[in-house]
Amino acid sequence: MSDSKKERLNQIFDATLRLTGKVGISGLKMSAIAKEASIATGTLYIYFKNKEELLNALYFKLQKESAPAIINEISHLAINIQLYKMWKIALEQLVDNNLRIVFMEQFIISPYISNSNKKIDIGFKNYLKQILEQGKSENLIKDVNNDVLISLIIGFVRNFSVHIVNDRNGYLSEKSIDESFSLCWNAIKN
Amino acid sequence: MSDSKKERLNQIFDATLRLTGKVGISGLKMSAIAKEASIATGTLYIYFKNKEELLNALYFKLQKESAPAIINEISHLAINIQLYKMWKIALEQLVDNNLRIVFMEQFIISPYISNSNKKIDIGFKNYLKQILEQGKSENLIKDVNNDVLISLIIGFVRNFSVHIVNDRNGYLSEKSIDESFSLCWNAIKN
DNA sequence: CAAAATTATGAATAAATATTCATAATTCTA
DNA sequence: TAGAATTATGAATATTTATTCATAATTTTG
Repeated sequence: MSDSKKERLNQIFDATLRLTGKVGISGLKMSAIAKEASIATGTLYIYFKNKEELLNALYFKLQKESAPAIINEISHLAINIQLYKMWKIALEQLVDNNLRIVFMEQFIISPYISNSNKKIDIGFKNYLKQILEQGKSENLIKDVNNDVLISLIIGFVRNFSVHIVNDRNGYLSEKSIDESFSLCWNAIKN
Repeated sequence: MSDSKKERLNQIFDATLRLTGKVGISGLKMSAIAKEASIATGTLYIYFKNKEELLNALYFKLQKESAPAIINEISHLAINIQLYKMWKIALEQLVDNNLRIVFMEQFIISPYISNSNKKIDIGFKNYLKQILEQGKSENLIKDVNNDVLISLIIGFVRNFSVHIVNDRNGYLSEKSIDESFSLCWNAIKN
């Protein structure tokens, strides 16, 4: 794909994300997306067959990009350090990509989602489960049902990221990261 | 309001919630709501001026009903008991009313929401804050920023309820309630 | 540089969906 | 129980929004 085409696609995708943040998926109009992207409505149809394809392409791209990148490089570290690094990265990503999360959560139960996009991302959870198992075997982590531990970790980090975005204007301090992780670690450590 | 009218309204609201669970707010069509409620499309317009009013009325009702009812009766109990009771009730309500949560979350950033409905429910958070403050003053709760504690509690309970609904078919055992609360309490207690 | 190919435009058209309304059924009232 | 009032119906109409397409601008090719 040419660079100019990539750029144009990003322009469209960014506009769609911004709009979703304002009016949700139910408020997305092709004309509004075009306007937000500063192009003509017809131009959208050069890049996508229709609205459904546009939204699915965006969702597919976001899902691809949301895979945790660092995982391999940290697996030799102590469990609590691994978890801290993950916590930090997850929190930063969630804060930075708030609009992406909003879009994905709404898209999943919209009428636009295609079957091929329905297989929900389970990768991150699986990875967490793996770390938790290791931690349990080393007696570092409470012997509690993984589902409960995972709910605490993911629920907390997500909710905290929303709080940072909405009530702290997106500003995430090191102190906040450390304070929240410390609470999380205290909850699950043995 | 007559009983038959109330009943009809509930019929419409229930249908709307069920549909939202299937196709999201973006997929809500007046004709589909009517069909789901087993009435004619035109009948909807006897009860509501238009779609926007219908959705706002539903949101308003849900928000009113989501206020925690037990609050007054437990304020004399020990902090951890108060929190346990709240945890249990919140979890049960979230599991039972999963569709309501989905609707409310989507509605908040839809183009339908009216200004008067925009003042988001902050009641529950305020109540939690109050308990936490009391707990801190009694040295029972960690001296950590309230926002962080609240994120943990609310994020955890919400995420866990979603897990129960999606992966455990909505079955919430006493054991799950106790296990999850125990984790939560361990995280925040001093 | 000229012709061909690609990309862009936005008004015109098609399609989807909200809303109305003439008519019918049902429920009140006296 | 007859007539008035209310509630229900769904096809017809209005409105909104997606999509197309004739035309123009831009970029590529040779």
